[in-house]
Amino acid sequence: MTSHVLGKVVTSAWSDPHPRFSDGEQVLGRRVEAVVRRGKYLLLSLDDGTEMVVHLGMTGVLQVAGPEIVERHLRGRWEFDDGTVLVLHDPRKFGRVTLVRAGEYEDLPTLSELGPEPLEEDFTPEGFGEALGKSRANVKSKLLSQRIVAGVGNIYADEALWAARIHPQASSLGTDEVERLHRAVRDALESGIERRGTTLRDYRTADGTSGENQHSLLCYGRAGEPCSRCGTLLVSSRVAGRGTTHCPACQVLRTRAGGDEVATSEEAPE
DNA sequence: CGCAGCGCCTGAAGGC
DNA sequence: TGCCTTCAGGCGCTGC
Repeated sequence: MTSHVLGKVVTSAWSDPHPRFSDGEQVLGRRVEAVVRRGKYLLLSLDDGTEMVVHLGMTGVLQVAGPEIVERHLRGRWEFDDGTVLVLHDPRKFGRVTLVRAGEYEDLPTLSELGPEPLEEDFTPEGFGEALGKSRANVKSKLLSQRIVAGVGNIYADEALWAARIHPQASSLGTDEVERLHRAVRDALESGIERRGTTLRDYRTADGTSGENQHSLLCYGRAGEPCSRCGTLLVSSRVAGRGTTHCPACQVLRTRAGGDEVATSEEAPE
């Protein structure tokens, strides 16, 4: 992506009038000076001191267009001075394009409070444990918040918690658990990147390639199947408003002295 | 102030 | 067969 747009001038800009995307047409005439990813946000620095922030939501696809543009679900289209065309498709409109002054993210609270990049060196077990300890919310909510570590969504949260053998509703973790989860978050994201993403449903446009990580998931989406570590059937529930899968034998909710966690059957019905 | 829960949005899948 | 309901989820927002 970067090499396709870096240093180029936008000679044509169109965006869906929906407020989540309408900022996209304001970048006409601007030159792209840098392209950076932070968590799930893509930041394009422009030569007038603004920044175009792109989030793909669940179903967004940003790609360099081939000879024909698919109009269905088109949310943004940018043409550059060398003829390159960048398009944004997003069937569900969960994505977002926001134009801000460079580095000023008050309109994007999650971006402004984003945690460290999980694969960078400043994501340490010590810092992770400290950040987790600041709140008594359940650990899955904290992973999904983006504020403790960036870039973890529902799939990777379930995978990491399973790998670390931590119950998604645990609210306080021991040092050993923090270290396992730190490792597991890194491993889950590395695995996903290595396999070029997780493609669960076919929302891609005709020339979009799909990822392969869906074949490597050991927990997410496998409710009712045996745990590959212990053979117990994986269980489905809702945590933090999200579909959640965990192993009731490997990922046990411990009762703590304060009584703020209950180990009884919190597993979902059905 | 922190956090749980809701709404956005569309297509796929399941039920009757 | 076809209509209707449910589910999927990232994140901004609301309200407790």
